[in-house]
Amino acid sequence: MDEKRYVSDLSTNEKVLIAMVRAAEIFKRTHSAIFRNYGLSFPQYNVLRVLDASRNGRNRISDVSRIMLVPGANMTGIAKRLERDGFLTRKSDPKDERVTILEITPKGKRTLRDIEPEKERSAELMLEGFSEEVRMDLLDMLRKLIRNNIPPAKQ
Amino acid sequence: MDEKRYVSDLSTNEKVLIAMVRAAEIFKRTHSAIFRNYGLSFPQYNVLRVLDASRNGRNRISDVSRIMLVPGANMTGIAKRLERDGFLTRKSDPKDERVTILEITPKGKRTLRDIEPEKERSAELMLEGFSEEVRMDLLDMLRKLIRNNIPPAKQ
DNA sequence: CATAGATAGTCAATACATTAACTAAATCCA
DNA sequence: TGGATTTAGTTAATGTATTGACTATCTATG
Repeated sequence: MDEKRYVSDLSTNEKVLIAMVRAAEIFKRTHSAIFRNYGLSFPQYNVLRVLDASRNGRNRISDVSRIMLVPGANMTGIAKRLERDGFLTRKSDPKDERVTILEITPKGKRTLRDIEPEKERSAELMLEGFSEEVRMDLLDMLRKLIRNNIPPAKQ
Repeated sequence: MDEKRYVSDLSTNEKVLIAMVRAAEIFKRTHSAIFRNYGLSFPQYNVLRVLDASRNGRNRISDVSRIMLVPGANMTGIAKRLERDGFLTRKSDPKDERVTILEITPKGKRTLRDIEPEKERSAELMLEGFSEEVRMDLLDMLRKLIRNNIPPAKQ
């Protein structure tokens, strides 16, 4: 024990929260590695997912950032890079000139389809050894925790 | 239902993992807001915590990044900003000229002490409504998930 | 109708994350 | 011993996160 140069001394609360951050980071890293093979980053992939699940594959930039809990200022750059790489188009809404509408392209949709199976396999692997019941328990706990802490709307 | 412009269609696995990322991000945001009042970012705070828990308040830059699971290239900038702001010192190890030793300063220690109670209160609030037993369950699940997915050592 | 205030988006500044390339020092070993 | 390899750390390039300031447009209200 004399050799020990780093001693952890954390409350249970802190242990739980740090473990959560670790687990989330591992997930993000693993999936980022998958997305990278298709030319997408983690947030870029999520923007496409939101658009793909939106009516006509279209949505306002502000709604996308609201859904993703990402500050609006962030979305400008993310959307521009996605447009540059042909995954979506940006045009302003004629009905409200302030609004920018993002629309996923066929290339964007195709890329999502290509990624899907590998992503599912990876998610399954991460939760290997957890029964369906335990997964639901975990989901319930996390959702309760999220409800407990509704994020302050930043915009 | 006709109004719905965004429809979620996720597997249980994905729901669990996305909820985990959400929860982790909420935690990071909340604590970042606390640290910011003391002039520290989230990773900066964690570097100081590691040093404070290290023998003589000192450690190699590479060991800190290993403990924090942060790529070494990142630590250079984080450590420089912490040095610039007086929270730690950097000097090279005379025994091995390749090595940079970080040491927390009195200001750094004092700042950690000042942050502590507010941080604990906030962590307690996040987990409000979870019994001690449930907290331990959650911790066990997260740790199992982390063990399941040992991150590939990047350096 | 005119203007105050709200809303959508962008830009700039700073910090962090990640990969790759690079330097310098230490170590291995034929 | 001297060159190949490994190790520690930095630098550079690109993308992301966040705050604050700013522009343009829309909306509400007197």
